Amino acid sequence: MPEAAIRDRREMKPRLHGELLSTSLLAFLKNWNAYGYQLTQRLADSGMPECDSGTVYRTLRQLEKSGFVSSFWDTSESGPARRMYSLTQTGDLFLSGWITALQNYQNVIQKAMTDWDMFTRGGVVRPTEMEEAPDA
Amino acid sequence: MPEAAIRDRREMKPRLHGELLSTSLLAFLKNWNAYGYQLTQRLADSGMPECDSGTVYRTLRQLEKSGFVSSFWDTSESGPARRMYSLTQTGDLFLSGWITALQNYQNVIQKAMTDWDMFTRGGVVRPTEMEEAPDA
DNA sequence: CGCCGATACATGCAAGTTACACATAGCTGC
DNA sequence: GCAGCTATGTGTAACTTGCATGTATCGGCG
Repeated sequence: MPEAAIRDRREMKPRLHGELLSTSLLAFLKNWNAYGYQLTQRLADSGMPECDSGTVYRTLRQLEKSGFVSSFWDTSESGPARRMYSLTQTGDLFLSGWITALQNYQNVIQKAMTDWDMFTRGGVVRPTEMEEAPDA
Repeated sequence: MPEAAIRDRREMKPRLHGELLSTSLLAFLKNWNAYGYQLTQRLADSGMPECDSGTVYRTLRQLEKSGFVSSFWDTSESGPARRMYSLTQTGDLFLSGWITALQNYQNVIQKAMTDWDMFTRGGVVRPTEMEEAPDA
């Protein structure tokens, strides 16, 4: 079953997707106007999970459709034309929302991993105690 | 164009997807054995971005296929049978990897938003200075 | 008993997303 | 001309997801 093997490999390795990728791009554009090729390399250099450049271009177009970034063709430099992107106000708002959500996300994860209880019951019960006494 | 409107709404609101969802589930299972219905509610109660229960069930089956969790039918309690999940060693490892990746992710995002440069050049340049002097 | 609602898991489908390969084009050096 | 880098984009098959719906178990209630 070569199919399963492929999926396993994908699951095995963190990759940069969807909203995580969108947020990255918006963050890079926060104080900086840039074009796709640049952003792709930036991502790669940041130690971020890998990401296909085609996906970056498509994501940028999407973000533009959603109104989070705007772009224009830059022909001022030599070489192929570049599509320069910049963050819009809407994009800035969206970015803030996601940063907050991610911070909350990390809190929950951390809490779940250290002291998972206490938001279902009132008291504090250690995981080890739980395993000794499943339902006392 | 009703199509675009739908996408816009989806993009507007953070939702819990893919690897973010997987990581959440694994984290909840770190010190705790649980079944799908339980995990779904836990997610909802945590202030996490919304998430469909069908997606949770499917994700859990996926995680099992990948070897990150294992499950068995629990018929000890009254009511419909429950599929009890627990974290495997492989899953624990994968979880650690993703936690690290997410921490790195946040660092990069934060850095990008405050002082984005200095990993392309050597010096420190403020974004404002950049806009004044594009390529001095 | 029949019926309802809550619990618990699962799937069908249409819409959307992604990795990989490939296509296009401008410019530089030779 | 042509090889190689820069820069953007697309075709396609595989995959994921939200929503609606389906199945089944159990407890309560008249």
